[in-house]
Amino acid sequence: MEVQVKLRDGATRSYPVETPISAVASSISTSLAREAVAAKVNGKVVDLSKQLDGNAEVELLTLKDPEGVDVMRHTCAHVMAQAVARIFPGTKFAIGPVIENGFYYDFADHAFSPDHLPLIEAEMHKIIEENHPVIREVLSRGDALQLFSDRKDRFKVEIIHDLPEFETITIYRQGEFIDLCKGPHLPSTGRIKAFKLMSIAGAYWRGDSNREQLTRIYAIAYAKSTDLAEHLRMLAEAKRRDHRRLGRELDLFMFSEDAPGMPIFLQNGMHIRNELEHFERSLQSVRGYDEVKTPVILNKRLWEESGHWFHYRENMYVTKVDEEEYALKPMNCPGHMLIYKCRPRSYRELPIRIAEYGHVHRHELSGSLGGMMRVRSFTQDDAHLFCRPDQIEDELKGVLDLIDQIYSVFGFSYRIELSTRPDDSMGSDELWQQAEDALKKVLDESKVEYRINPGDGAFYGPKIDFHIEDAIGRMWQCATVQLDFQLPERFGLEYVAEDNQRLRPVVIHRAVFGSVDRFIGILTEHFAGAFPYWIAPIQVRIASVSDDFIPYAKDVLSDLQGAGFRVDLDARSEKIGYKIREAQLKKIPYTLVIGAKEQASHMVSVRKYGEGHLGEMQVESLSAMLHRQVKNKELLVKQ
RNA sequence: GCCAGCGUAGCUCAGUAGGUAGAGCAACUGACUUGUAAUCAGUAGGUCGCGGGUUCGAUUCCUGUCGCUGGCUCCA
Repeated sequence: MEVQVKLRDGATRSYPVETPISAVASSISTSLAREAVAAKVNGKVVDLSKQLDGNAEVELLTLKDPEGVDVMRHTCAHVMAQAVARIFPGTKFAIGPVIENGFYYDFADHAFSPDHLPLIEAEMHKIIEENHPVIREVLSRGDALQLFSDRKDRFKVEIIHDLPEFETITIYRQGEFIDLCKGPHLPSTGRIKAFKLMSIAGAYWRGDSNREQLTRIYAIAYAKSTDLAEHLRMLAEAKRRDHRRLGRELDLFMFSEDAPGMPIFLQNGMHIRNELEHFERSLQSVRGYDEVKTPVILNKRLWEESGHWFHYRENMYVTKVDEEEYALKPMNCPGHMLIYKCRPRSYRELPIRIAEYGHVHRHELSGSLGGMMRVRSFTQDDAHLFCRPDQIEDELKGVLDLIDQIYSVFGFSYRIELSTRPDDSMGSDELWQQAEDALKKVLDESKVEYRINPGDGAFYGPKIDFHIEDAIGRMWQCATVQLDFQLPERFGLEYVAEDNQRLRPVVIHRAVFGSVDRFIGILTEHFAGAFPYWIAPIQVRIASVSDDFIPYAKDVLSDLQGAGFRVDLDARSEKIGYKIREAQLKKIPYTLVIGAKEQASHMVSVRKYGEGHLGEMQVESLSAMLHRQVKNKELLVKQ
């Protein structure tokens, strides 16, 4: 019997039934036979040993295909497990899936240390050298259970027990090593190219903190060693840009053991922060926002009313004041509800847009803290828009527009995600549906692309998240827009309509930077500390060539300070080269050199960060140029 | 919170097989008066994260604690 096989180029060939895919590859070309690592049959990735059992579309995969690389990564995970089994007999195996850029494997019953990684890596190279064929075998459930219980592989046994009743159970064998696995895999271990074991970490069995803790080894793996080298280069670049390092070197912010997870802003960081807030304020005021300030500590009653006490309690700092329980606010919403409710509202005043740079505290797990990216205390650029149902769309559009306006200034492109109802949520199905539909409609109408993230919404409503992409391609979730029908309900918010009816407004929560602190961390890494002129903590450094020119340098200093710039003067008795080097290391956008020539001609010699010497300029024309840069929020060329 | 690693001068790091520590840079002082990424010399700076234990003696070994870093959502 013959089966018809449709290939990637559209051609159809026929083969005897039970022909292995590897033979299909050989029949096409010898190079394909040599390079194929797996195949896609009717859209499903399978082993090359898989036999044709009917007409099919077959696409052969090599290490040039992303799916092919993933197959290699998966086999590499098995090789790592095999190496571990050889070096540390008795180690038990949990799971070893492919992840972005590589794979991991979770182990138990052996204490690993980072020193073991080179040993394991060396053994892996040996296994690859030995080039064991990777053989798939189908087992009955009974045989599989027998096999793995004999080996006391408790995790594998649990996995088999949990497999659906009619699932085909397969094991893969390479040399002396066997692993329960659905595959597919490379034809042999010798086909593995570049890999590197990266780190060792704890991980819970099945991600559940109530279950056994395993040791996980992370690795990266690529089809080409140059790709692997590129990945390592990216990691080094990320390290170079690390905001924790730059924050210290540039005196932006600091952390103290006495305030874990709570950033302390230094003078330089504060300049950036003030500029960001000032910029956002100016855009918001044009759009009819007003600013408010609400207390950091509020009575427990309020949190019960808002629902936080039941849905967010474990993240809240609680304290007692005069025998009453209070909590530090983890969010600003309830305070803003109080403001809305402070007097009767007319339909005429809606929408009411109130914004706050609200300092919130959230008790995050101590182990999850990290720099500015994950903290316990931060300031949100929060706002709540109270509107009539018929105003929702316009308000949402305004918010999307504002976000776009702000992000584009930093050169960020972004991706949008719509998150829908989570399991732990409150409110009726109808309200949720209505809210999700409204968000979808606005997104569809504004013709932006977005992805749906099922079940990832807030407990009080669906949300739109914005993920910005930084200069080295990493994504950061920042802005969020959330539609909320619950809080108005819980707080009994009302407005008086035209016909004197009491109606319920809708609340839109939104933040653009998200956490201002974290956004500054992201900006620091995005610009590698070389901030655009308008937010640079020190914008201009004046460097005098020798003591004789200090008086003129001081004149220039006060001129530029008078023009509203952040300028300082380096008048130390140092050589000009030394002063320049220091200004460059501090990534100050402009350095002005002042010596005899400049004093005589009443000019300044201008050097720009990343570009070098620009020539001499009059202070007035320099000042005009700098004003223009502030106005246009120009980016520096080099970071 | 849990697992692993780490914690020595402001920063980057060395060191002690247990005998209370050192370099470079930064800081300070002096000399030099300097032309676009490091002038020279000198001075000062550390309860070796914190507490307890072992020891004649602990920064070093043990233990507890605090903090930092990487992970704990990618399901054979």
